[in-house]
Amino acid sequence: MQASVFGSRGCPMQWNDLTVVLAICRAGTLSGAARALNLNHSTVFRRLNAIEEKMGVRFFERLQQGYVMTEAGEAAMRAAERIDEEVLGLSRELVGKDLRLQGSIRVTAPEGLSIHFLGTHIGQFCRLHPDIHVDLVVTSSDLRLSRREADLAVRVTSHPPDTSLGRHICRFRFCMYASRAYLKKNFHGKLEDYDWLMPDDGIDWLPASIWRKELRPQARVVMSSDNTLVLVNAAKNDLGVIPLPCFWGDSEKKLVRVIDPPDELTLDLWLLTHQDLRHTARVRALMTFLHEALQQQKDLIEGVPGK
Amino acid sequence: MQASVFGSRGCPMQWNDLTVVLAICRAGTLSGAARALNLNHSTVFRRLNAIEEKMGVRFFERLQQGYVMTEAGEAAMRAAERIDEEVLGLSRELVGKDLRLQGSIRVTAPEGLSIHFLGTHIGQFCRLHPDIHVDLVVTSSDLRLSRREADLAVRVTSHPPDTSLGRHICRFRFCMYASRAYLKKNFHGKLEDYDWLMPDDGIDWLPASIWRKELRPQARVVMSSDNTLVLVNAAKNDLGVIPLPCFWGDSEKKLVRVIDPPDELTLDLWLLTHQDLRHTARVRALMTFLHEALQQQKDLIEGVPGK
DNA sequence: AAGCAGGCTTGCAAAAATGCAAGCAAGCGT
DNA sequence: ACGCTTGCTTGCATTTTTGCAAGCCTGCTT
Repeated sequence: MQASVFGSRGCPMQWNDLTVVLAICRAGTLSGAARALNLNHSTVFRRLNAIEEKMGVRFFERLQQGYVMTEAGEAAMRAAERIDEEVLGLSRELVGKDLRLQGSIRVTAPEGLSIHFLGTHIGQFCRLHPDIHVDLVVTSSDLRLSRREADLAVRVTSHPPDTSLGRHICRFRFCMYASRAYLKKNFHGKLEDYDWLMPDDGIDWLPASIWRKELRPQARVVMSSDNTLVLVNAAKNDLGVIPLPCFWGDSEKKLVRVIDPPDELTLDLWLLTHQDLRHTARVRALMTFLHEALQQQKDLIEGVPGK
Repeated sequence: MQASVFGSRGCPMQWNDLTVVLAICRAGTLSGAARALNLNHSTVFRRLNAIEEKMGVRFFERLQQGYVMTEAGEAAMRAAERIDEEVLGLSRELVGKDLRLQGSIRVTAPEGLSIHFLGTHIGQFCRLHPDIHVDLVVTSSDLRLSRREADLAVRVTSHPPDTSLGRHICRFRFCMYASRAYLKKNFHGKLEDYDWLMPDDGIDWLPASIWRKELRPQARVVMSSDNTLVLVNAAKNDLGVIPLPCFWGDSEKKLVRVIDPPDELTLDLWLLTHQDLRHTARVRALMTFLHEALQQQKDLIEGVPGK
């Protein structure tokens, strides 16, 4: 015999409610949370209000500066983050055991490598494996493999993260490039006396960014951009000197090296995945494919003369 | 620049999906899971298939004996149980800090106490606090306070769980009762020679259940039921001897004690809640109210003569 | 063998959730 | 002051989810 007196209002917490609360905690705005969740912001607005109504708890104060967590909101965020870790761990575990050559893979790579090599190679791979879908995210930021923001990363670094499983491809060299006409008209004894076409911080050339910061007080930067193609065209039009990876600069017929590639601007090219995904058939297959394809570009990427 | 090659199929795991998988793991059938989740079974059927399709993972084999977990299903269950604990902990934390005299409370109590006292007392409490909703679950099984199956429990026991916060009300005594006519016509020297009206295992008289099991080989049980009122009416109609709590037996005009209340059938009456809810205003208010109300019935519950 | 109970799968209607679009408010830049 | 951008709240149409009901299957009891 089960009786109810004056109805029953207590109902179990919906686990999905916590993803909404967590997204708002992280973003601080409804719109930001909506973008993170890939939902319409009116949906987030309604769901938050429904959640707070249902649970009789106020997770956020609505202030001028945005949605500010209450104490309850902070407690919910802590719990939700632990749950997030659990769910991600399970996700990796499930995908990590998948022996089928089907499903989706998310790949992250820098701009230059994506433009020159990866677009083509991934297209070829997908033609070989029609049941595999590859999402190529071109970005300079390091998407986290642990959070499954990416399943496979092409990285330019000398120190791959310990938690990753990596395959080294080759050395990765940078040099300074300019047009012959610019060099003929503007010969200087010192590098920092040239007109420099420098990437914004958003660009993923770590050594070039460091170099720019060290020379900034003396170097004359005539142009900055977050788009490397813009800078390359400026260099081709005799506007100055641009730092580029060798595979890119050496491929441009209108640009020549200003100096030999300096050793201190040399890094390494790696393929990385998460340890948990090392047995996932589709990740292994793509990793092997890309490793072979990129090694065939080894001389170009390493800036070996004659290429 | 964010690019997609051949579309994107990977989407984040819905946390609620895991509650469905967990419920099926625990129940072993779709119908059982549906009952646990308070959903229609066709909904569970469709959601499981949608989940498996979306994630490309098989959590269950469909066998004759029901839905049997795969390896992936077991991994999901382990993760889901850890998440369940997190969510329950958060739930208790949120409710535990609620200082308002509104919201819902779930109370669990045995049948006899519910019929004689709690229905009336809870009604009075709710009239005092119109914003509080009380759900009275009448059951002999020990609903778990930790799982928020109940927020407040009225328990007959000598050993309350250590994890609870308890308030002792009084002693709780049992005795044997029969009609005068039955005793006049059926006087025996030994208790086990009477005709016994015994509760099923489903009834919540722990000492009476123990006593029945110890005497079963010798005692003649002429009637069993999972409904105590049925047994009481049989006793009133001169059919035999029935073990009852004193407050119940002494309240029946047609029944008298067969013997004095034996000390070995004496337990204690407690009010219990979870440690985490000790500051919850509505739980504290109801606990105080019921404690006072039940203490006014102290002599009756303890079987003090004259009552 | 027939009937019953429990569990499942499927079609359709109803309910709930979501996206689209409009409007409002606040802050910033010209 | 005006225009633009960002973020919010709200109404309505559309989409998705859920419950109801029917039908099928299996195992158990009489």
